Amino acid sequence: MSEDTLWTALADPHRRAIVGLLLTRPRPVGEIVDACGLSQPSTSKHLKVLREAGLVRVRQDAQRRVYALDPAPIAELDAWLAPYRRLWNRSLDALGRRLDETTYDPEEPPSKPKD
Amino acid sequence: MSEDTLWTALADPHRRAIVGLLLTRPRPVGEIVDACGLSQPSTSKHLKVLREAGLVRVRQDAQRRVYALDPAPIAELDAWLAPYRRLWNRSLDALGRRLDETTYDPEEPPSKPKD
DNA sequence: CCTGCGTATGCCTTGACGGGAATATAACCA
DNA sequence: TGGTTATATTCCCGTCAAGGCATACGCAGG
Repeated sequence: MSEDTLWTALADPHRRAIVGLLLTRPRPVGEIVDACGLSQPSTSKHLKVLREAGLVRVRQDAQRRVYALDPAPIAELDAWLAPYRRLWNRSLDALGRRLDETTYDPEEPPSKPKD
Repeated sequence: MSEDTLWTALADPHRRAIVGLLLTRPRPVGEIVDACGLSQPSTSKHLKVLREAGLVRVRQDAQRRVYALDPAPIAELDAWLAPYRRLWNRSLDALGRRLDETTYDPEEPPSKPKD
């Protein structure tokens, strides 16, 4: 799984919306279609991209296919982000803020990552 | 600055490379051109995208333009990542004992594009 | 079997993106 | 002023991705 595949998968706002949907719970395709307002084929294609990026897995339930989030690739993003996060914390520090630098804990309520 | 602009900017590997270069220190355009092996116009265009995404700032030094990383948008990414990171940490915890790959897509041909 | 439902795939068009070459702009210097 | 360096912008083209439509595939029930 190239890092590029992961970035490309997440570059699309519809796909980020899908990923955000799956953050709540696994969902069958039909539900995702309704939620993101695309046609079913388009949605299926986006799901394929997400699958190939390793971001989602599929479980077959009769005729339905239930997609669930796979959190592993997120770790990759997190690792990529790490050096920048240090820089970011430093500049916040330079601005006189008081932030716990040892553990990132943005106490954001899980607001819907919908774009 | 839409979140989409940020993702689009980072979706390109060359731009991620530029951002990685600037992580070390600010650099003039010529240095970036040499480092990423692109033509000067292409590099300038990538820098423009990064600029419009707020990822870099420019300081003018005589004829040169020195680009520096702006860590602020990274915080945005970090915030987006937060809910997923929590999920990831949870599953790491759950996997601490037994890791079993559940049903994955079995009819996926191994045709992976190169990195 | 055949049929209906849910999902995936192929084909086609359109629009955006990336690259190079040429050119424009800006700053410095003589 | 004119020339040189450093960077930005324009034009053109090839490629690729996204979307819709039609269709094919897989699964369950009669």
